[in-house]
Amino acid sequence: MRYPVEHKEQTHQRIVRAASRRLRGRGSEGVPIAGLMRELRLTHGGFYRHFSNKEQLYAEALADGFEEVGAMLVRAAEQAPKGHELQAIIDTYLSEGHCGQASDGCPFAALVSEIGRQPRAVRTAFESALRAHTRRIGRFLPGASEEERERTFSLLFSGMAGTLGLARATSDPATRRRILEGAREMYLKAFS
Amino acid sequence: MRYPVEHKEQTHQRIVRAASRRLRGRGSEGVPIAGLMRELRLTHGGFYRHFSNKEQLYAEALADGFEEVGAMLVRAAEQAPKGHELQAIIDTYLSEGHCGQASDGCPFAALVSEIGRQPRAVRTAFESALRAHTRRIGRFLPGASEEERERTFSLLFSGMAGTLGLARATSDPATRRRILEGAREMYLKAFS
DNA sequence: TGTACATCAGTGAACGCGCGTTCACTGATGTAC
DNA sequence: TGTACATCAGTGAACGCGCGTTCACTGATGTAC
Repeated sequence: MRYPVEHKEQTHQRIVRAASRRLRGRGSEGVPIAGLMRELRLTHGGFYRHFSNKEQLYAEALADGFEEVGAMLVRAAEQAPKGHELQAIIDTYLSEGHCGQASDGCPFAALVSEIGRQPRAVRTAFESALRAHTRRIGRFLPGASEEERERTFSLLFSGMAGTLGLARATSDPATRRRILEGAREMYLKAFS
Repeated sequence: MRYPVEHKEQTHQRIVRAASRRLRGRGSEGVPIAGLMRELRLTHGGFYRHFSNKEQLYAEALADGFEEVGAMLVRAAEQAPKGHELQAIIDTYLSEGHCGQASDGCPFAALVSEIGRQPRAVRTAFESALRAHTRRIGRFLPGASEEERERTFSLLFSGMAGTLGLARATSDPATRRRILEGAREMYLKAFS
C-alpha cells in the first residue's frame, strides 16, 4: 500500500507516544515491541521501518515523556499567582495525581533506579532529554546564575523523584498521602 | 549425596547473598536463576529445593540487602563524634563509594522506581524489610516521637535514594561528584 | 558389627513461552513514458 | 489519456535465544534391624 506523505511521520509519533507511556507506566522491561505495535493495531514487523532498534525507540520515548511532563509543570507554574511558581511546581509534581498516573508522569521518577543500568545509547539520550527539561523548568527555580538553577533543579527533582518512588511503592493510601504531603512541605521550605 | 545438617542452610544463605547483590547491582530483571546458581557453582534445578519460586528469593534478598546497608549506616553513626550521627549517616549514604558500589548498597536506592511495579508478594516483603530498616536507623534521626522519626526517615531516605539514582545515571564524574556533594549539604541542613 | 533401605541436596534434560530482529512478501498509489 | 513499473509502510512466518519451572534421576550418608 502507498500512504499519504504525512502518514509515516504520524505512525512514528503514535509509536513513540505509546512507548513513552508504557515505559513510564511499566518500566524499561515493560515495552515489548510486539505488544506495543498490537496496541496500535499494527504488526511487529513494521516497527523496523521506523526505528533501527529498541534503543532508538527508548531514546525518543524518553524525550517525549520529558516534553509532556515539562509542559505540565510549565502550565502549573504559569497559572500560579506571582511568586508561587515554585510551590505550584512542587505541588504538581508531588500531587496524588502524578503519583497515581505514572504513565503520564515524569520519566525520571518512573525510571530513576533503572537509567544507570541502561545501554549507553539510552543513557546518553536520557542525559540530553533531562538537560532540555532542566532548561525548560530552570527559569522557575531560585538561583542567581543558570548554573546555580541547574544544580537546584538536580537536587529538587532527584529528591522528589525518590519520594514519588517511595509513595508508589507504599500500599497503604493514608501513608502514601502523608509521605507526599510531608515532602511537599519539606521541599518547599528547603528551596524557598 | 547426603550433606552435613548445616549444609542446606549455608547454601540457602549463599544463594540469598548472591541474589541480593545481583538484585541491587543489576535490578529486578538482572537475576536469572540459572546464572545465579552458576555463579555459586550449582545448577539451576537445585534452586527449587530452597525457594518455592523467584518471588520468595527476592523477598529474602531484599531483607538481606537492608540488613547489610543498615549495619553499614549504624556503624558509621556509632563511630561518629557525639552529635554528628546524622551527618555520618548522610555522608555515608551519599558517598562516592555507595554511589559506585550499588551491589553492596541500599536496595531502596537500587530499586526505587521498580518496587511499585513488582508482584504483590515482593512489594509486601519490601515494605516489611523497609520497616525493619527504619527501626534500625530511626534512633539516629531527629524527632520527638518514633512516628515523627519514621516520617523523617521516609523523607530523608527517599530523597537521598533519588539523588543516588541521578548520580548513578550521570556519566560525567565531575557532575556526579557535584550532585552528591550538593545533596549532602542540603539534606544535612534540612534535617538538622 | 554388618547389611538393607531411606533420605534428600544437587543434577541436567526438557517444557512452554515471550522476546528482539530479519526477511520475503503485499498491494495501493505515485510516476515515467 | 492510458499503461507499465517503482515505491515503500505494513504483514506475518521464522530465527535463535534466554527465561522460570518441572521432574526423573544420582549417590553419599544416616538409620533401622
